[in-house]
Amino acid sequence: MLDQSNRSHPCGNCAFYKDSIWQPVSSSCVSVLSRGFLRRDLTAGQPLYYQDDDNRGVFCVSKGLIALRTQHHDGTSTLMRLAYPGEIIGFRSFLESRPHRTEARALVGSRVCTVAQRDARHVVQGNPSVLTRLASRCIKEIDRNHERIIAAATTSNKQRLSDILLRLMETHGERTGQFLHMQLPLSRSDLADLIGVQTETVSRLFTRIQADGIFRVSGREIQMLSVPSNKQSANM
Amino acid sequence: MLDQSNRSHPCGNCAFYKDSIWQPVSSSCVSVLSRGFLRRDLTAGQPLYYQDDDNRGVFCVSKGLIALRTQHHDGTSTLMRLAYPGEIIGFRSFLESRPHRTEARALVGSRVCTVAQRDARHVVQGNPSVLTRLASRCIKEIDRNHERIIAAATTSNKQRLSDILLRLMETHGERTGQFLHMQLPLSRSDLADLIGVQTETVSRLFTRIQADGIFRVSGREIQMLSVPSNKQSANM
DNA sequence: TTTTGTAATTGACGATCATCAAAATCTTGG
DNA sequence: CCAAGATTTTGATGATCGTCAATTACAAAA
Repeated sequence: MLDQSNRSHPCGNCAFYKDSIWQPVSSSCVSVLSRGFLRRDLTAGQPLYYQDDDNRGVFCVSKGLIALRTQHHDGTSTLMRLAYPGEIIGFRSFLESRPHRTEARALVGSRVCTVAQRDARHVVQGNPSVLTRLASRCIKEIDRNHERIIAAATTSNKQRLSDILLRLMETHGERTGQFLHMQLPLSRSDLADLIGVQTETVSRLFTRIQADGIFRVSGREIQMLSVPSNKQSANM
Repeated sequence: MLDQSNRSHPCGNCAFYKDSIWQPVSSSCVSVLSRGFLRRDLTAGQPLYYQDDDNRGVFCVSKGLIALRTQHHDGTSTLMRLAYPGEIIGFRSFLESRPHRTEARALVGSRVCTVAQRDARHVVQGNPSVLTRLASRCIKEIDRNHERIIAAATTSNKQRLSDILLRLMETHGERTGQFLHMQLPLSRSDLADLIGVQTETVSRLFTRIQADGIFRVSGREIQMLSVPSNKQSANM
């Protein structure tokens, strides 16, 4: 079997060993997976694949943060998804054998794992359970999108921006006394694309969020009053 | 094999015969499918299943229009999806073996087809290709959601409402001279849930849409100037 | 360090939307 | 038919957002 221990796996926190889409597979396929296994480290800003690219691999985010973005005909673009460690990306392209519909780009130093496309297909052929787990990941993606649609329809832009900051703090924040702080991995423009407003509006939302006293914003440096095990979000 | 001819199939336009998730299956499974096959006719307003229900079947919309709605804790709800003929619903519940997360309700007289859950599972077990096609439907759902997210971020509420009317006219409109007309199958409240605004705003949007001269709105009676093979949408 | 280009903020103003209230319209049961 | 309830529309007002323009802050290169 593939290495199941956390420490010794070359990939770290990754769907190739934990909550894996590949495990368990028939033993005859383990060598195929091992042979096709690829690891890639990305620096902040580096692309993993571009829109309309044809490398139909399933990637798993091992570390860092990957942004999935679609460009529109009019030159604008929408940030469709932030992929956190443990999540897989590129499965649409793999399952449908079509070019990527989004561009994937690391927002911070990141690591992704993948299996060569030919080997991945071979394993899926012989292991229907892998397909079941891939479908399960699709459902997760549907759930994420549903939450986003509901949030867009029911909560204010200010609240949604706060929620994004909160989520990022959970994964990227560093504690200093009673504060959490981080370098915001997203530009104002990225945030605007994410919640569906203009960049100027994001600036003004930051001003208003700051006025509530929980966040302190200065450029990309964000501080948050850390009140563990307590709801941060209130009436916004 | 299952009946592949359009006319004689009990289900009409339906994923059980055309672009089917079940076809082709091994011949041994055909009798299972035939045995478990169910058809159900719904009157306007009639529910197919409720949120948190546990009937984990995959339904295919054969005729009509089904609304999928999730209720929130605060009593509000969001219309997550309009399911048109040929589309399948309930696959999330089926694939994940979990209760439905949305309520399904017919908006007009409708027909749905399904296969008894036990029989469906049996067929999926023995036919990985069915699972592949189910995954493909998941991807379609993801694509629909992505389009909705993009539309919410890039186009105006007025434009989105117009697009919804246009789509409904395509499937429910009846031609009279150079006009298409229909009974709008959605309430103002439904439309508001769909585009993420208040019902009063929908009323005012109708006023503004009407002013553009393409639509005529009177309660639920909608008329549209039919200009075939021409883009209706302009700068909104 | 200075320069230079990009990112972010601020200001002003018009457009759009939410909210609350009231009126009008439609629907349904008697 | 009428009456009662639900749906839809309209009005008024404050909040929020988009847009255009100008300014400030930041970062990379000379």
